[in-house]
Amino acid sequence: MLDERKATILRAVVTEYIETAQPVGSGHVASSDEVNVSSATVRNDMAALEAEGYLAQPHTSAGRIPTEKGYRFFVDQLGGPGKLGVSESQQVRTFFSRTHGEMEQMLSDTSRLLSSLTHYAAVVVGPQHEVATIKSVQLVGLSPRLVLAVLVLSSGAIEKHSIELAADTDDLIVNAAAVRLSTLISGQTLASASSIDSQSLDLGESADVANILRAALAVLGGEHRHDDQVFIGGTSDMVASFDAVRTVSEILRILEQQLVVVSLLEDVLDRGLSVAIGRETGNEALADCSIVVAPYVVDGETAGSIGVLGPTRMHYDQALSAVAVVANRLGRTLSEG
Amino acid sequence: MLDERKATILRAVVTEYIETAQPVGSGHVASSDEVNVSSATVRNDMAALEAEGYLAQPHTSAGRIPTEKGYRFFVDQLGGPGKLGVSESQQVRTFFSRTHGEMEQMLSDTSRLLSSLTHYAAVVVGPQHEVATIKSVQLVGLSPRLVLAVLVLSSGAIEKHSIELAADTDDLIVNAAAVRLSTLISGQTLASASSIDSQSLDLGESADVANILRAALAVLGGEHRHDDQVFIGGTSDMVASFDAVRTVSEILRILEQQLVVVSLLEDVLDRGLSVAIGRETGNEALADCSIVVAPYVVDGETAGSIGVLGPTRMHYDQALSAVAVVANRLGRTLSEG
DNA sequence: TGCTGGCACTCTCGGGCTTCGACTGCTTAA
DNA sequence: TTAAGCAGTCGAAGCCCGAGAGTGCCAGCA
Repeated sequence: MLDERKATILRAVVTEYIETAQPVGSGHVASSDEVNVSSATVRNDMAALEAEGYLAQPHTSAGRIPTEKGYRFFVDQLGGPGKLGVSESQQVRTFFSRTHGEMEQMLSDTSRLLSSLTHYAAVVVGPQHEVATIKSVQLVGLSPRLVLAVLVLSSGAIEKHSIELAADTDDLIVNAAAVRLSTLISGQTLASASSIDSQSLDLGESADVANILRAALAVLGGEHRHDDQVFIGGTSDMVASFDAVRTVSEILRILEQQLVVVSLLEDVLDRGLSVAIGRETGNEALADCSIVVAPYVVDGETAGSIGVLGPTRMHYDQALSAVAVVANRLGRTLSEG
Repeated sequence: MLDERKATILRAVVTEYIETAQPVGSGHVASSDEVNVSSATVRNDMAALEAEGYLAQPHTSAGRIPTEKGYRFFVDQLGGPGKLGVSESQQVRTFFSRTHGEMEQMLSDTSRLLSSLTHYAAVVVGPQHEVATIKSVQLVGLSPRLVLAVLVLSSGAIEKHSIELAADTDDLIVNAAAVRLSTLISGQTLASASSIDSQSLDLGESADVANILRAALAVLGGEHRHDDQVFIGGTSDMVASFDAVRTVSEILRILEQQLVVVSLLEDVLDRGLSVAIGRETGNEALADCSIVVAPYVVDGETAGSIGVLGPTRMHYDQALSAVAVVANRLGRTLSEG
């Protein structure tokens, strides 16, 4: 759709603008190494690119800046292979060779790694618990009417739910319920555990035990969607890419709402994209932002996603490769466990 | 040290500057209700206040702005009682009447509450685990060489530590170790549990069990300082108080380092302060910020602290009362559990 | 002695003006 | 189709100037 020279000019404009944040004029483009025509020719082509919606002019007699369509074409058609620099890939390697242990810590550190690689805000969404099976379940009485249910999942994640009882309950009863619950749901997934029909288990139980079991199963059925783990790092880096405090404040407001962030990422992935540019993010407050996302795969299953959030004038190639590499390594590291 | 009129003038300057962020001139002060002298007199006093270090002039023929010393005097000597508005205290009441359940969720919500009350960033540091006793301990084998130790504390908090074993270990061994560990440390505090001499328990154990126990105790002794829970909310609100993106970025960088934030708060409390102004925070990057802190008390013991971080031109009275009220209510709510 | 009014002075801020320079679009010629 | 030239446009930067806000100081008055 775009002849080769126009594409080259578009690429030159986009890369230059990403670098400098200044509108790019025809002279700059003409003096670039990749373009061997005069500035007048460039002007003609840039006018055409503007007419077709790839570029825009802040005002007459200023250079051009890319539109969302321009960035989109750049990302889809012009994006280089985008390899990580040596020091960056070294950083990734040493990170993943050293990391181990607690998952939360690892995911949190991963968000730091990703933001330090890209200098944008990094979002790491922890694995869904849906595929993990229940390794162990325990009920601990904290006070006569308060019981804490602690589940250990095969992924190493822990869920805890507090259960408030209607009547004071003895520890012995709680323990009996714990044993029964353990045989009921160990080895199952959270989803199948919570779908157990609590009516069917009254037989043979004392009323107290049955009450606890019902309460525990009910609480499992609750929104386990809700406790998605999200780790966000590098907001301070990202902020430096903007110049209006107002914008920054709005973006931070989005990032504070973890649910919104998660659905933002998933929304992008659901649309089959790995990059959402400006309004493509689906959020008006992020009109000046782009998102680069990738899912990561643990044991053959898509487990979660990671992404970076930066300005529309983002170093897309670097961000894309950083996200891809980190997603890959993260998935492999988590699979080993 | 400051006569009454000077104090009144200082108060007028500080309140006006907090409100408008503009240097305050003698005319403004003289026309205020609280001051009944002419602007010339005010000028003389303001010059004196400047000589004594309470005020500063951005440039000749501009009004005065408070120095840190000025804010300090204002906070120490001139601070009004600072009651919460009706809608704010209503908000606090309904929040604490509705809140219950998971501690993490509650603390996180508390940070949101506090930031929405003050429009500054709110920091909530979760209870130290030092006083809590161990309610239950469990070892779960995730893979042949990886065991997860899950502790439930009397506070309802959960600690997990992964333990990597040198050799493949059977679940039976793990369970035996779990039973042994449970009798060893249940009812103790984390501190006393981790100080158990692992040498003394070899007798009577199989070598495998002893190995696991040693590893588990070692891991408990690790930095349980490290997993302080910190919840930070309302950064987007706070950001709006500043006008340079550069400053914002530096402040965010501080807030991203949770350990720094915790020690910042504790440092202020250790110095016996409830407010740290500008450089008093001990952090150069926070030269334009102030911190208001209060500890909260659970079951008669100081458990943790909450605070807000805002610009030096902060509404100190509102912030102080909001922090005090929320700390109080939070302590009471946690004590009930 | 302390307060006040008056006065001269200083310095920032904003508007208006001009210049400069970086662009563009168009026209024309090869 | 490309290049070169040229006129035109518009923002940015510099400058001047007046307005306004605010100060410091002095002299007089209670």
